[in-house]
Amino acid sequence: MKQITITGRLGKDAVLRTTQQGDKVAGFSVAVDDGRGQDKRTVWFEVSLWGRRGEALAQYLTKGTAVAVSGDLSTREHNGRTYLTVRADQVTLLGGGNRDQSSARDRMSDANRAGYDAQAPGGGPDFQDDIPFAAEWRV
Amino acid sequence: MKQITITGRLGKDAVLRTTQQGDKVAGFSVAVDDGRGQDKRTVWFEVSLWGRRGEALAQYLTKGTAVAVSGDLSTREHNGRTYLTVRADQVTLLGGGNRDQSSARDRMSDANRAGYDAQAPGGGPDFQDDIPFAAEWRV
Amino acid sequence: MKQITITGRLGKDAVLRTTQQGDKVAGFSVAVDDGRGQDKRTVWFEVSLWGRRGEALAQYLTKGTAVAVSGDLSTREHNGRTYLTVRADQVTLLGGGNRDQSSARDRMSDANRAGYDAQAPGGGPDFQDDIPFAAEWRV
Amino acid sequence: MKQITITGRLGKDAVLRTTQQGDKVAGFSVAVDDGRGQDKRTVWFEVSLWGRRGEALAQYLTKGTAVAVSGDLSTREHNGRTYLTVRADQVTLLGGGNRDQSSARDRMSDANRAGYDAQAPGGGPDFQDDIPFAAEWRV
DNA sequence: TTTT
DNA sequence: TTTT
Repeated sequence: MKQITITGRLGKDAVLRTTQQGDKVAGFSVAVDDGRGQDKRTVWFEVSLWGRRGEALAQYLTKGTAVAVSGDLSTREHNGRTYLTVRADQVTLLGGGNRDQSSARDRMSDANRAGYDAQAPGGGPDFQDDIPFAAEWRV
Repeated sequence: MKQITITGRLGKDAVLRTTQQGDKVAGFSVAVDDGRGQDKRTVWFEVSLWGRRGEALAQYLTKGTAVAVSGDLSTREHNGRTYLTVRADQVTLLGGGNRDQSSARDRMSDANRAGYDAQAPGGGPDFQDDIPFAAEWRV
Repeated sequence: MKQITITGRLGKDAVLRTTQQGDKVAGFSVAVDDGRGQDKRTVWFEVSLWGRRGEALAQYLTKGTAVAVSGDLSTREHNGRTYLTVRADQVTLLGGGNRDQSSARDRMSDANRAGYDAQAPGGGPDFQDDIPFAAEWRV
Repeated sequence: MKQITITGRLGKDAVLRTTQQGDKVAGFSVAVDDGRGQDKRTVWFEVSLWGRRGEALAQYLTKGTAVAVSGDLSTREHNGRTYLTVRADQVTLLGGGNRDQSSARDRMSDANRAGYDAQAPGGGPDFQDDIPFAAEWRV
Protein backbone atom coordinates (compact mmCIF):
# COMPACT_ATOMS: atom_id res chain seq x y z
CA MET A 1 0.00 0.00 0.00
CA LYS A 2 1.24 3.48 -0.84
CA GLN A 3 -1.73 5.73 -0.39
CA ILE A 4 -1.26 9.47 -0.70
CA THR A 5 -3.36 12.56 -0.10
CA ILE A 6 -2.30 15.82 -1.70
CA THR A 7 -3.71 19.32 -1.75
CA GLY A 8 -2.72 21.73 -4.51
CA ARG A 9 -3.76 23.43 -7.73
CA LEU A 10 -4.19 22.27 -11.31
CA GLY A 11 -1.54 23.53 -13.72
CA LYS A 12 -3.88 23.16 -16.69
CA ASP A 13 -7.40 22.11 -17.43
CA ALA A 14 -7.98 18.40 -17.05
CA VAL A 15 -8.08 16.28 -20.20
CA LEU A 16 -10.78 13.65 -20.56
CA ARG A 17 -9.74 10.65 -22.59
CA THR A 18 -11.17 7.33 -23.66
CA THR A 19 -9.27 4.08 -23.76
CA GLN A 20 -9.59 1.61 -26.61
CA GLN A 21 -11.87 -0.37 -24.31
CA GLY A 22 -14.14 2.63 -24.02
CA ASP A 23 -13.20 3.52 -20.47
CA LYS A 24 -13.06 7.18 -19.54
CA VAL A 25 -10.24 8.80 -17.59
CA ALA A 26 -9.61 12.39 -16.59
CA GLY A 27 -5.94 13.36 -16.42
CA PHE A 28 -4.56 16.47 -14.75
CA SER A 29 -1.45 17.76 -13.01
CA VAL A 30 -1.47 19.13 -9.50
CA ALA A 31 1.16 21.51 -8.13
CA VAL A 32 1.90 21.01 -4.45
CA ASP A 33 4.04 23.38 -2.41
CA ASP A 34 7.05 21.87 -0.71
CA GLY A 35 9.46 23.40 1.78
CA ARG A 36 9.45 26.94 2.99
CA GLY A 37 11.38 30.16 2.74
CA GLN A 38 14.46 29.74 0.57
CA ASP A 39 13.80 26.06 0.07
CA LYS A 40 10.38 26.49 -1.44
CA ARG A 41 9.69 24.43 -4.50
CA THR A 42 6.78 22.92 -6.35
CA VAL A 43 6.22 19.20 -6.66
CA TRP A 44 3.99 18.08 -9.54
CA PHE A 45 1.71 15.06 -9.48
CA GLU A 46 0.01 13.53 -12.51
CA VAL A 47 -3.43 12.46 -11.43
CA SER A 48 -5.80 10.08 -13.20
CA LEU A 49 -9.43 9.75 -12.22
CA TRP A 50 -11.21 6.86 -13.90
CA GLY A 51 -14.77 6.11 -14.78
CA ARG A 52 -17.87 8.13 -14.28
CA ARG A 53 -16.29 10.26 -11.61
CA GLY A 54 -13.59 11.44 -13.99
CA GLU A 55 -16.16 12.00 -16.68
CA ALA A 56 -18.33 14.05 -14.35
CA LEU A 57 -15.65 16.11 -12.62
CA ALA A 58 -13.50 16.90 -15.67
CA GLN A 59 -15.45 20.05 -16.47
CA TYR A 60 -14.73 21.51 -13.03
CA LEU A 61 -11.07 20.53 -13.02
CA THR A 62 -9.82 23.68 -14.65
CA LYS A 63 -6.46 25.43 -14.47
CA GLY A 64 -5.90 26.91 -11.04
CA THR A 65 -8.57 24.86 -9.29
CA ALA A 66 -7.62 23.86 -5.75
CA VAL A 67 -8.17 20.18 -5.09
CA ALA A 68 -7.56 17.48 -2.54
CA VAL A 69 -6.70 14.16 -4.17
CA SER A 70 -6.37 10.80 -2.49
CA GLY A 71 -5.18 7.65 -4.22
CA ASP A 72 -2.35 5.27 -5.00
CA LEU A 73 1.07 6.78 -5.66
CA SER A 74 3.34 5.41 -8.36
CA THR A 75 6.32 6.63 -10.30
CA ARG A 76 6.74 6.56 -14.03
CA GLU A 77 9.91 7.01 -16.04
CA HIS A 78 9.65 8.84 -19.34
CA ASN A 79 12.53 10.26 -21.35
CA GLY A 80 14.86 10.01 -18.40
CA ARG A 81 12.58 11.84 -16.03
CA THR A 82 10.66 10.51 -13.06
CA TYR A 83 6.99 11.40 -12.77
CA LEU A 84 4.91 11.06 -9.65
CA THR A 85 1.50 9.69 -10.51
CA VAL A 86 -1.64 9.25 -8.47
CA ARG A 87 -4.48 7.00 -9.47
CA ALA A 88 -7.21 8.84 -7.64
CA ASP A 89 -9.81 7.23 -5.38
CA GLN A 90 -11.19 10.55 -4.20
CA VAL A 91 -11.05 14.07 -5.62
CA THR A 92 -12.51 17.00 -3.68
CA LEU A 93 -12.88 20.47 -5.16
CA LEU A 94 -11.59 23.15 -2.79
CA GLY A 95 -12.26 26.22 -4.93
CA GLY A 96 -10.53 28.53 -7.35
CA GLY A 97 -10.11 27.69 -11.02
CA ASN A 98 -11.26 29.46 -14.15
CA ARG A 99 -14.99 29.04 -13.73
CA ASP A 100 -17.08 30.81 -11.19
CA GLN A 101 -17.21 28.76 -8.08
CA SER A 102 -20.84 28.72 -7.09
CA SER A 103 -22.23 27.47 -10.35
CA ALA A 104 -19.46 24.91 -10.55
CA ARG A 105 -20.38 23.60 -7.14
CA ASP A 106 -24.03 23.45 -8.09
CA ARG A 107 -23.35 21.43 -11.20
CA MET A 108 -20.96 19.29 -9.27
CA SER A 109 -23.54 18.24 -6.77
CA ASP A 110 -25.60 16.93 -9.65
CA ALA A 111 -22.62 15.03 -10.89
CA ASN A 112 -21.92 13.63 -7.45
CA ARG A 113 -25.51 12.62 -6.95
CA ALA A 114 -25.02 9.77 -9.34
CA GLY A 115 -22.78 6.97 -8.19
CA TYR A 116 -19.42 7.56 -9.74
CA ASP A 117 -16.70 5.05 -10.11
CA ALA A 118 -13.22 6.25 -9.29
CA GLN A 119 -11.60 2.96 -10.19
CA ALA A 120 -10.15 1.92 -13.48
CA PRO A 121 -11.91 -1.07 -15.01
CA GLY A 122 -8.85 -2.95 -16.14
CA GLY A 123 -5.93 -1.11 -14.66
CA GLY A 124 -3.82 -1.76 -17.71
CA PRO A 125 -1.63 0.15 -20.12
CA ASP A 126 -4.40 0.36 -22.64
CA PHE A 127 -4.41 3.99 -23.61
CA GLN A 128 -4.77 4.96 -27.24
CA ASP A 129 -1.76 7.09 -26.44
CA ASP A 130 0.30 5.73 -23.57
CA ILE A 131 0.47 9.04 -21.74
CA PRO A 132 -2.70 10.60 -20.43
CA PHE A 133 -0.90 13.91 -19.96
CA ALA A 134 0.64 16.47 -22.22
CA ALA A 135 4.22 15.46 -22.86
CA GLU A 136 5.53 18.77 -21.61
CA TRP A 137 4.29 18.14 -18.08
CA ARG A 138 7.32 17.13 -16.18
CA VAL A 139 8.01 16.43 -12.53
CA MET B 1 -12.54 14.76 2.35
CA LYS B 2 -11.97 12.50 5.34
CA GLN B 3 -9.68 9.79 4.10
CA ILE B 4 -8.31 7.26 6.57
CA THR B 5 -5.75 4.49 6.51
CA ILE B 6 -5.86 1.88 9.25
CA THR B 7 -3.87 -1.24 10.03
CA GLY B 8 -5.33 -3.94 12.23
CA ARG B 9 -6.92 -7.37 12.39
CA LEU B 10 -10.31 -8.77 11.47
CA GLY B 11 -12.49 -9.73 14.41
CA LYS B 12 -14.48 -12.19 12.33
CA ASP B 13 -14.58 -13.53 8.83
CA ALA B 14 -15.82 -11.04 6.28
CA VAL B 15 -19.40 -11.40 5.10
CA LEU B 16 -20.16 -11.07 1.41
CA ARG B 17 -23.56 -9.62 0.68
CA THR B 18 -25.62 -8.60 -2.33
CA THR B 19 -27.80 -5.54 -2.56
CA GLN B 20 -31.23 -5.60 -4.12
CA GLN B 21 -29.61 -4.06 -7.19
CA GLY B 22 -27.28 -7.02 -7.41
CA ASP B 23 -24.17 -5.20 -6.20
CA LYS B 24 -21.69 -7.13 -4.09
CA VAL B 25 -20.13 -5.83 -0.88
CA ALA B 26 -17.78 -7.44 1.60
CA GLY B 27 -18.25 -6.28 5.20
CA PHE B 28 -15.81 -6.85 8.03
CA SER B 29 -14.63 -5.29 11.29
CA VAL B 30 -11.05 -4.30 11.95
CA ALA B 31 -9.54 -3.95 15.42
CA VAL B 32 -6.94 -1.21 15.69
CA ASP B 33 -4.76 -0.69 18.75
CA ASP B 34 -4.92 2.69 20.38
CA GLY B 35 -2.81 4.13 23.19
CA ARG B 36 -0.14 2.34 25.11
CA GLY B 37 0.59 0.89 28.50
CA GLN B 38 -2.32 1.40 30.88
CA ASP B 39 -4.27 3.39 28.33
CA LYS B 40 -4.33 0.65 25.73
CA ARG B 41 -7.67 0.11 24.09
CA THR B 42 -9.07 -1.25 20.87
CA VAL B 43 -10.89 0.87 18.31
CA TRP B 44 -13.15 -1.01 15.92
CA PHE B 45 -13.87 0.00 12.35
CA GLU B 46 -16.63 -1.41 10.16
CA VAL B 47 -15.24 -1.72 6.68
CA SER B 48 -17.14 -2.19 3.44
CA LEU B 49 -15.43 -3.14 0.21
CA TRP B 50 -17.67 -2.91 -2.82
CA GLY B 51 -17.76 -4.57 -6.19
CA ARG B 52 -15.49 -7.15 -7.69
CA ARG B 53 -12.71 -6.39 -5.25
CA GLY B 54 -14.91 -7.22 -2.30
CA GLU B 55 -16.14 -10.32 -4.05
CA ALA B 56 -12.59 -11.45 -4.79
CA LEU B 57 -10.97 -10.65 -1.45
CA ALA B 58 -13.77 -11.86 0.83
CA GLN B 59 -12.38 -15.39 0.95
CA TYR B 60 -9.03 -14.14 2.31
CA LEU B 61 -10.55 -11.74 4.79
CA THR B 62 -10.80 -14.23 7.63
CA LYS B 63 -10.83 -13.79 11.37
CA GLY B 64 -7.44 -12.60 12.62
CA THR B 65 -6.15 -11.50 9.23
CA ALA B 66 -3.94 -8.41 9.38
CA VAL B 67 -4.94 -5.78 6.85
CA ALA B 68 -4.25 -2.22 5.80
CA VAL B 69 -7.43 -0.44 4.73
CA SER B 70 -7.72 2.96 3.09
CA GLY B 71 -10.97 4.73 2.38
CA ASP B 72 -13.56 7.26 3.43
CA LEU B 73 -14.40 7.48 7.14
CA SER B 74 -17.93 8.02 8.34
CA THR B 75 -19.84 7.52 11.52
CA ARG B 76 -23.12 5.72 11.91
CA GLU B 77 -25.50 5.82 14.85
CA HIS B 78 -27.35 2.62 15.70
CA ASN B 79 -29.20 1.90 18.91
CA GLY B 80 -27.52 4.79 20.68
CA ARG B 81 -24.02 3.76 19.75
CA THR B 82 -21.61 5.39 17.34
CA TYR B 83 -19.88 3.22 14.77
CA LEU B 84 -16.82 4.18 12.79
CA THR B 85 -17.21 3.02 9.22
CA VAL B 86 -14.79 2.96 6.32
CA ARG B 87 -15.87 2.61 2.73
CA ALA B 88 -12.68 1.05 1.43
CA ASP B 89 -10.82 2.17 -1.66
CA GLN B 90 -7.85 -0.11 -0.99
CA VAL B 91 -7.42 -3.25 1.08
CA THR B 92 -4.01 -4.87 1.44
CA LEU B 93 -3.49 -8.24 3.11
CA LEU B 94 -0.64 -8.17 5.62
CA GLY B 95 -0.79 -11.77 6.82
CA GLY B 96 -2.25 -13.85 9.62
CA GLY B 97 -5.81 -15.12 9.60
CA ASN B 98 -7.26 -18.59 9.80
CA ARG B 99 -6.16 -19.89 6.45
CA ASP B 100 -2.65 -20.81 5.53
CA GLN B 101 -0.94 -17.77 4.16
CA SER B 102 0.94 -18.99 1.13
CA SER B 103 -2.00 -20.54 -0.65
CA ALA B 104 -4.10 -17.53 0.22
CA ARG B 105 -1.57 -15.22 -1.37
CA ASP B 106 -1.40 -17.40 -4.44
CA ARG B 107 -5.12 -17.36 -4.92
CA MET B 108 -5.17 -13.67 -4.19
CA SER B 109 -2.79 -12.86 -6.98
CA ASP B 110 -5.22 -14.50 -9.34
CA ALA B 111 -7.99 -12.43 -7.93
CA ASN B 112 -5.98 -9.27 -8.18
CA ARG B 113 -4.98 -9.98 -11.76
CA ALA B 114 -8.48 -9.08 -12.85
CA GLY B 115 -9.43 -5.44 -12.52
CA TYR B 116 -11.45 -5.07 -9.39
CA ASP B 117 -13.69 -2.26 -8.45
CA ALA B 118 -13.48 -0.97 -4.91
CA GLN B 119 -16.25 1.54 -5.37
CA ALA B 120 -19.90 1.18 -4.64
CA PRO B 121 -22.08 1.59 -7.69
CA GLY B 122 -24.79 3.66 -6.12
CA GLY B 123 -23.62 4.46 -2.64
CA GLY B 124 -27.07 4.17 -1.23
CA PRO B 125 -28.83 2.48 1.66
CA ASP B 126 -30.08 -0.31 -0.52
CA PHE B 127 -29.16 -3.39 1.42
CA GLN B 128 -31.61 -6.25 1.71
CA ASP B 129 -30.75 -5.86 5.37
CA ASP B 130 -29.71 -2.33 6.24
CA ILE B 131 -26.68 -3.37 8.26
CA PRO B 132 -23.83 -5.16 6.58
CA PHE B 133 -22.49 -6.28 9.94
CA ALA B 134 -23.75 -8.46 12.69
CA ALA B 135 -25.89 -6.38 15.05
CA GLU B 136 -23.74 -7.31 18.02
CA TRP B 137 -20.68 -5.58 16.62
CA ARG B 138 -20.38 -2.40 18.57
CA VAL B 139 -17.76 0.34 18.65
CA MET C 1 -2.26 2.91 12.84
CA LYS C 2 -5.34 4.96 12.12
CA GLN C 3 -4.09 7.94 10.18
CA ILE C 4 -6.61 10.36 8.73
CA THR C 5 -6.51 13.35 6.41
CA ILE C 6 -9.45 15.73 6.40
CA THR C 7 -10.26 18.94 4.56
CA GLY C 8 -12.83 21.33 5.94
CA ARG C 9 -13.42 24.61 7.74
CA LEU C 10 -12.99 25.77 11.32
CA GLY C 11 -16.23 26.30 13.22
CA LYS C 12 -14.60 28.77 15.61
CA ASP C 13 -11.25 30.38 16.19
CA ALA C 14 -8.65 28.00 17.54
CA VAL C 15 -7.89 28.10 21.26
CA LEU C 16 -4.30 28.00 22.41
CA ARG C 17 -3.80 26.35 25.76
CA THR C 18 -0.95 25.40 28.04
CA THR C 19 -0.70 22.18 29.99
CA GLN C 20 0.47 22.05 33.57
CA GLN C 21 3.81 20.88 32.19
CA GLY C 22 4.03 24.05 30.13
CA ASP C 23 3.33 22.42 26.77
CA LYS C 24 1.33 24.39 24.23
CA VAL C 25 -1.56 22.98 22.24
CA ALA C 26 -3.90 24.59 19.76
CA GLY C 27 -7.43 23.13 19.72
CA PHE C 28 -10.01 23.68 17.01
CA SER C 29 -12.99 22.00 15.38
CA VAL C 30 -13.18 21.26 11.68
CA ALA C 31 -16.44 20.77 9.78
CA VAL C 32 -16.19 18.25 6.97
CA ASP C 33 -18.93 17.69 4.42
CA ASP C 34 -20.29 14.18 4.15
CA GLY C 35 -22.70 12.70 1.67
CA ARG C 36 -24.45 14.53 -1.11
CA GLY C 37 -27.85 15.77 -2.14
CA GLN C 38 -30.50 14.83 0.40
CA ASP C 39 -28.03 12.91 2.53
CA LYS C 40 -25.69 15.83 3.08
CA ARG C 41 -24.47 16.27 6.61
CA THR C 42 -21.54 17.75 8.47
CA VAL C 43 -19.05 15.68 10.43
CA TRP C 44 -17.06 17.53 13.09
CA PHE C 45 -13.52 16.72 14.13
CA GLU C 46 -11.76 18.07 17.20
CA VAL C 47 -8.17 18.74 16.24
CA SER C 48 -5.20 19.28 18.52
CA LEU C 49 -1.90 20.61 17.27
CA TRP C 50 0.90 20.45 19.81
CA GLY C 51 4.07 22.34 20.38
CA ARG C 52 5.57 25.21 18.48
CA ARG C 53 3.51 24.49 15.42
CA GLY C 54 0.27 24.93 17.32
CA GLU C 55 1.63 28.02 18.97
CA ALA C 56 2.63 29.52 15.63
CA LEU C 57 -0.43 28.59 13.58
CA ALA C 58 -3.10 29.38 16.17
CA GLN C 59 -3.39 33.00 15.05
CA TYR C 60 -4.25 31.94 11.49
CA LEU C 61 -6.68 29.24 12.53
CA THR C 62 -9.72 31.47 12.64
CA LYS C 63 -13.41 30.70 12.18
CA GLY C 64 -14.14 29.75 8.60
CA THR C 65 -10.54 29.01 7.63
CA ALA C 66 -10.21 26.10 5.21
CA VAL C 67 -7.59 23.60 6.31
CA ALA C 68 -6.20 20.21 5.51
CA VAL C 69 -5.32 18.23 8.63
CA SER C 70 -3.45 14.96 8.84
CA GLY C 71 -2.96 12.99 12.04
CA ASP C 72 -4.05 10.18 14.29
CA LEU C 73 -7.79 9.61 14.69
CA SER C 74 -9.32 8.70 18.02
CA THR C 75 -12.73 8.82 19.60
CA ARG C 76 -13.60 10.32 22.91
CA GLU C 77 -16.77 9.82 24.94
CA HIS C 78 -18.09 12.80 26.87
CA ASN C 79 -21.55 13.13 28.38
CA GLY C 80 -22.85 10.27 26.31
CA ARG C 81 -21.64 11.66 23.04
CA THR C 82 -18.86 10.37 20.81
CA TYR C 83 -16.31 12.86 19.54
CA LEU C 84 -13.93 12.30 16.69
CA THR C 85 -10.52 13.68 17.56
CA VAL C 86 -7.40 14.14 15.49
CA ARG C 87 -3.98 14.67 16.99
CA ALA C 88 -2.48 16.57 14.10
CA ASP C 89 0.87 15.84 12.52
CA GLN C 90 0.34 18.30 9.67
CA VAL C 91 -1.94 21.29 9.24
CA THR C 92 -2.08 23.17 5.94
CA LEU C 93 -3.95 26.45 5.48
CA LEU C 94 -6.11 26.41 2.34
CA GLY C 95 -7.62 29.90 2.60
CA GLY C 96 -10.72 31.66 3.88
CA GLY C 97 -11.16 32.61 7.50
CA ASN C 98 -11.74 35.92 9.17
CA ARG C 99 -8.41 37.54 8.39
CA ASP C 100 -7.30 38.66 5.00
CA GLN C 101 -5.57 35.84 3.27
CA SER C 102 -2.42 37.35 1.85
CA SER C 103 -1.11 38.83 5.06
CA ALA C 104 -1.96 35.66 6.90
CA ARG C 105 0.09 33.66 4.44
CA ASP C 106 2.98 36.06 4.76
CA ARG C 107 3.06 35.85 8.50
CA MET C 108 2.62 32.11 8.30
CA SER C 109 5.72 31.63 6.24
CA ASP C 110 7.68 33.25 9.04
CA ALA C 111 6.12 30.90 11.50
CA ASN C 112 6.85 27.93 9.32
CA ARG C 113 10.43 28.96 8.76
CA ALA C 114 11.26 27.86 12.25
CA GLY C 115 11.12 24.14 12.95
CA TYR C 116 7.83 23.47 14.58
CA ASP C 117 6.95 20.44 16.53
CA ALA C 118 3.57 18.92 15.82
CA GLN C 119 3.94 16.21 18.43
CA ALA C 120 2.82 16.27 22.00
CA PRO C 121 5.66 15.95 24.48
CA GLY C 122 4.06 13.49 26.80
CA GLY C 123 0.90 12.39 25.11
CA GLY C 124 -0.94 12.25 28.41
CA PRO C 125 -4.15 13.50 29.93
CA ASP C 126 -2.41 16.39 31.60
CA PHE C 127 -4.57 19.33 30.69
CA GLN C 128 -5.42 21.91 33.31
CA ASP C 129 -8.90 21.30 32.03
CA ASP C 130 -9.36 17.85 30.56
CA ILE C 131 -11.07 19.12 27.43
CA PRO C 132 -9.16 21.33 25.05
CA PHE C 133 -12.39 22.35 23.34
CA ALA C 134 -15.43 24.30 24.29
CA ALA C 135 -17.95 21.93 25.85
CA GLU C 136 -20.60 22.89 23.35
CA TRP C 137 -18.66 21.50 20.44
CA ARG C 138 -20.30 18.21 19.72
CA VAL C 139 -19.94 15.61 17.01
CA MET D 1 0.13 18.80 1.77
CA LYS D 2 1.39 15.52 0.38
CA GLN D 3 0.84 13.01 3.09
CA ILE D 4 1.52 9.35 2.38
CA THR D 5 0.96 6.06 4.17
CA ILE D 6 2.94 3.04 3.03
CA THR D 7 3.16 -0.55 4.16
CA GLY D 8 6.20 -2.64 3.31
CA ARG D 9 9.43 -4.17 4.56
CA LEU D 10 12.82 -2.79 5.49
CA GLY D 11 15.61 -3.63 3.06
CA LYS D 12 18.27 -3.21 5.72
CA ASP D 13 18.55 -2.40 9.38
CA ALA D 14 17.77 1.20 10.20
CA VAL D 15 20.71 3.53 10.80
CA LEU D 16 20.55 5.93 13.72
CA ARG D 17 22.42 9.16 13.13
CA THR D 18 23.05 12.43 14.91
CA THR D 19 23.08 15.84 13.30
CA GLN D 20 25.67 18.45 14.13
CA GLN D 21 23.01 20.07 16.30
CA GLY D 22 22.73 16.85 18.27
CA ASP D 23 19.37 15.78 16.89
CA LYS D 24 18.74 12.08 16.36
CA VAL D 25 17.25 10.57 13.21
CA ALA D 26 16.63 6.98 12.21
CA GLY D 27 16.94 6.32 8.49
CA PHE D 28 15.70 3.21 6.68
CA SER D 29 14.40 2.07 3.31
CA VAL D 30 11.03 0.42 2.83
CA ALA D 31 10.14 -1.82 -0.11
CA VAL D 32 6.55 -1.54 -1.23
CA ASP D 33 4.96 -3.85 -3.77
CA ASP D 34 3.46 -2.23 -6.83
CA GLY D 35 1.37 -3.75 -9.59
CA ARG D 36 0.49 -7.39 -9.98
CA GLY D 37 1.23 -10.40 -12.08
CA GLN D 38 3.67 -9.59 -14.88
CA ASP D 39 3.77 -5.93 -13.93
CA LYS D 40 4.96 -6.52 -10.39
CA ARG D 41 7.71 -4.25 -9.24
CA THR D 42 9.12 -2.85 -6.02
CA VAL D 43 9.02 0.82 -5.11
CA TRP D 44 11.55 1.95 -2.50
CA PHE D 45 11.01 4.74 -0.02
CA GLU D 46 13.69 6.35 2.12
CA VAL D 47 12.18 7.03 5.50
CA SER D 48 13.48 9.32 8.23
CA LEU D 49 12.10 9.25 11.74
CA TRP D 50 13.34 12.11 13.90
CA GLY D 51 13.78 12.62 17.59
CA ARG D 52 13.12 10.32 20.47
CA ARG D 53 10.82 8.14 18.45
CA GLY D 54 13.55 7.39 15.94
CA GLU D 55 16.00 6.80 18.75
CA ALA D 56 13.63 4.41 20.47
CA LEU D 57 12.39 2.46 17.47
CA ALA D 58 15.70 2.11 15.61
CA GLN D 59 16.55 -1.12 17.41
CA TYR D 60 13.35 -2.79 16.18
CA LEU D 61 13.64 -1.49 12.64
CA THR D 62 15.67 -4.39 11.34
CA LYS D 63 16.02 -5.86 7.89
CA GLY D 64 12.81 -7.54 6.78
CA THR D 65 10.60 -5.89 9.39
CA ALA D 66 7.11 -5.10 8.13
CA VAL D 67 6.06 -1.54 8.91
CA ALA D 68 3.37 1.00 8.23
CA VAL D 69 4.79 4.49 7.80
CA SER D 70 2.88 7.75 7.54
CA GLY D 71 4.44 11.10 6.80
CA ASP D 72 5.29 13.76 4.27
CA LEU D 73 6.45 12.62 0.84
CA SER D 74 9.22 14.38 -1.02
CA THR D 75 11.57 13.58 -3.85
CA ARG D 76 15.30 13.99 -3.82
CA GLU D 77 17.66 13.98 -6.78
CA HIS D 78 21.06 12.42 -6.29
CA ASN D 79 23.48 11.42 -9.02
CA GLY D 80 20.79 11.62 -11.66
CA ARG D 81 18.37 9.42 -9.82
CA THR D 82 15.11 10.33 -8.12
CA TYR D 83 14.50 9.11 -4.60
CA LEU D 84 11.16 9.00 -2.86
CA THR D 85 11.55 10.14 0.72
CA VAL D 86 9.15 10.14 3.64
CA ARG D 87 9.66 12.23 6.74
CA ALA D 88 7.72 10.00 9.11
CA ASP D 89 5.09 11.20 11.55
CA GLN D 90 4.05 7.68 12.53
CA VAL D 91 5.75 4.32 12.29
CA THR D 92 3.94 1.14 13.29
CA LEU D 93 5.66 -2.24 13.54
CA LEU D 94 3.68 -4.96 11.78
CA GLY D 95 5.99 -7.91 12.44
CA GLY D 96 8.77 -9.85 10.78
CA GLY D 97 12.38 -8.73 10.84
CA ASN D 98 15.55 -10.38 12.05
CA ARG D 99 14.85 -10.31 15.74
CA ASP D 100 12.32 -12.45 17.48
CA GLN D 101 9.03 -10.67 17.49
CA SER D 102 7.73 -11.11 21.00
CA SER D 103 10.74 -9.69 22.79
CA ALA D 104 10.91 -6.86 20.30
CA ARG D 105 7.31 -5.94 21.00
CA ASP D 106 7.93 -6.09 24.73
CA ARG D 107 10.87 -3.76 24.54
CA MET D 108 8.96 -1.54 22.18
CA SER D 109 6.16 -0.98 24.61
CA ASP D 110 8.70 0.40 27.05
CA ALA D 111 10.03 2.69 24.38
CA ASN D 112 6.57 3.81 23.42
CA ARG D 113 5.59 4.51 27.00
CA ALA D 114 7.72 7.61 26.93
CA GLY D 115 6.52 10.43 24.76
CA TYR D 116 8.44 10.28 21.54
CA ASP D 117 8.83 13.01 19.04
CA ALA D 118 8.49 12.06 15.41
CA GLN D 119 9.27 15.51 14.15
CA ALA D 120 12.57 16.95 13.11
CA PRO D 121 13.69 19.86 15.24
CA GLY D 122 15.02 22.04 12.48
CA GLY D 123 14.13 20.30 9.26
CA GLY D 124 17.34 21.41 7.65
CA PRO D 125 20.17 19.92 5.64
CA ASP D 126 22.38 19.68 8.67
CA PHE D 127 23.64 16.16 8.55
CA GLN D 128 27.28 15.45 9.23
CA ASP D 129 26.93 13.44 6.05
CA ASP D 130 24.26 14.84 3.76
CA ILE D 131 22.68 11.47 3.03
CA PRO D 132 21.14 9.49 5.82
CA PHE D 133 21.14 6.40 3.63
CA ALA D 134 23.83 4.30 2.07
CA ALA D 135 24.75 5.79 -1.29
CA GLU D 136 24.02 2.53 -3.05
CA TRP D 137 20.35 2.66 -2.17
CA ARG D 138 18.63 3.77 -5.29
CA VAL D 139 15.00 4.11 -6.29
C1' DT E 1 -15.18 -9.58 17.59
C1' DT E 2 -8.85 -9.44 16.54
C1' DT E 3 -3.79 -9.96 17.60
C1' DT E 4 1.07 -9.62 19.85
C1' DT F 1 18.20 -3.62 -0.27
C1' DT F 2 12.82 -6.50 1.64
C1' DT F 3 9.12 -10.18 1.76
C1' DT F 4 5.31 -13.68 0.39
